[in-house]
Amino acid sequence: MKVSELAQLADVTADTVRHYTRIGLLKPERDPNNRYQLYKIEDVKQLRFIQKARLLGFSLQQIATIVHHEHKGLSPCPMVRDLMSQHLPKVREQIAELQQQLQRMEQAMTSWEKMPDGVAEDNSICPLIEYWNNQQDSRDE
Amino acid sequence: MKVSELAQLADVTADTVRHYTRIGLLKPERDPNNRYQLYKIEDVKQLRFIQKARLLGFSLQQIATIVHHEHKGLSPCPMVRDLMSQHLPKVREQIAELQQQLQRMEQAMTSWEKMPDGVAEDNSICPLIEYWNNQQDSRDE
DNA sequence: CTTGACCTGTGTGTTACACATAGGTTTTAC
DNA sequence: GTAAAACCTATGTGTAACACACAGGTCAAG
Repeated sequence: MKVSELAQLADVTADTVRHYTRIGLLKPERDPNNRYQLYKIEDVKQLRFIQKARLLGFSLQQIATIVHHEHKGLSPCPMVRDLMSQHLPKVREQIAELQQQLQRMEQAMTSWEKMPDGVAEDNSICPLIEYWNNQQDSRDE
Repeated sequence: MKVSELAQLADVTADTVRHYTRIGLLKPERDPNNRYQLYKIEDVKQLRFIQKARLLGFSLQQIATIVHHEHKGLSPCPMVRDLMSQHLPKVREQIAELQQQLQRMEQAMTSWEKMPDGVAEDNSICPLIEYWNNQQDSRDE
């Protein structure tokens, strides 16, 4: 089947299919007539697998490694557990960082309510940003 | 002053200074002898401003726009308020997405505790991922 | 057989830098 | 004074996961 047919079956865009093909996660044949990529039924499964793994936070490169292990007959499962437990704290950290930033933003918005707009008078660029001081962040770094 | 001197004064890497210079956020002179970038004292302030704005979630392009407005004598403040209020919900959404993903990951890890590793038997790639089903996500999409 | 709709592969853009490279400059040792 | 070492520079490229633009090929209708 062709790119967009596969894409439709797995509910992704054709660009996604092309991208995965480019990085080697899908290995279609080539139509000798027109050089189109030709995919098989198994590729639908592979594509769905990729989507599931992505939902679990695996990167495309990690997925490639997992698939590669499997193709060599090795069980990828231990690695999968490992990758996941390594990745979990990073996600927690990302959330924490974003929450800190959200706090900064909300605090700034609140304090700005009392401030007038001001043309940058002399040697300031934007007084809102310039005179906003973040007490939180000076602590933890 | 030279790249790394400016970098040190504003507590960023020299690469960051070069990056900002490349995209036009800093406009140093050129030393006619050796073509080195030469920065002024104001650039320290500009650089610190950028860092503050980044902490508040502004992208470099938005910062460039803000600075540009100011250089034309216009007050960037209304735009700053506007950009911020547009960006706030996006950050909240990012946090929500990450939290959903964290939930998926934790749930998967838990359910995997009872599952054995398994070589991909026949036509499966990694049973852990493959037989993990996400009930949550099928609902909200 | 030609028009138009649709499809294809490939190149490039996105973000905010980090890194590699080749080369220039300055300091130090002698 | 000079040569090696240490340091600095500008620029090109890489990162993640695609989206988009582009020029051209393919296919069905007429």
